[in-house]
Amino acid sequence: MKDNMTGDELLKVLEALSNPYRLQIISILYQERQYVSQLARHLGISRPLLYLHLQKLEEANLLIGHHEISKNGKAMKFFELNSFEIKLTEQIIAQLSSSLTKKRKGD
Amino acid sequence: MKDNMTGDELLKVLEALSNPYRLQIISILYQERQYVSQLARHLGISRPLLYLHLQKLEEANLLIGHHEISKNGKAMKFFELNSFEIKLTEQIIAQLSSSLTKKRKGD
DNA sequence: TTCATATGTAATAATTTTATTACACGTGTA
DNA sequence: TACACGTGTAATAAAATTATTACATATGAA
Repeated sequence: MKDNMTGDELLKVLEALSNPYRLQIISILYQERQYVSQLARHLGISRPLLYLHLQKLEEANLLIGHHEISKNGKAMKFFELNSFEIKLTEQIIAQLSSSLTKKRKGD
Repeated sequence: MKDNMTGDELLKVLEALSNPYRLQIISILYQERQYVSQLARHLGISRPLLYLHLQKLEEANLLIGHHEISKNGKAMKFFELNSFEIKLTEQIIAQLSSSLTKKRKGD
């Protein structure tokens, strides 16, 4: 993960990570890439809900999905993790928060 | 910040940090401690709303508040930052997610 | 006494996030 | 053809988070 992030990007990542299912998704995909239905069964949630969570993680650039055609001709959507390393300290947050554009009175 | 966190504790911190006002609060308190009304003016938000945000940050152990009596006799509640350093990688999340107790079907 | 400035919280409203239900479509196999 | 198993999404409901309004209390200074 890039080291010079904006405040908005950091916030997006933090939002993406602030949900137990999404942490679990990362944990599962850390072990092996999976396709959507498989992952939904694994987590015990519906596909529509899983899509929502995957979308947030993907938008934060924490994972990436792509289609593949299986041997038996089925279209499968696989997701896999992007590698990342983010350090959170009060100082880093103080620096990045100057580039936050969201939800401020004056905007 | 302690280095051996549980999944639930990590999640609490991530939830606390996933809001632009709360990142701003950290940024302001990184520069100097402030009392509640002062901080509210600084952010341009109401005290009740600020209390809500402060509470989430305090529950995640990112800051701490205490009362002081000013020279002119007013009771002031000051908040100051706790120092923290949290590293987020896919591996760390994978490890901690096993100790997540929230929102899982079987609970 | 009245004003300005603190703290604190209860009740409610608005908004966003999370979750469910019900579809549509496609392919290989029995 | 019917079934099992994939993808994808629209519409809606439920729940949680965020925000506002309206109070109550206290102190010092004008």
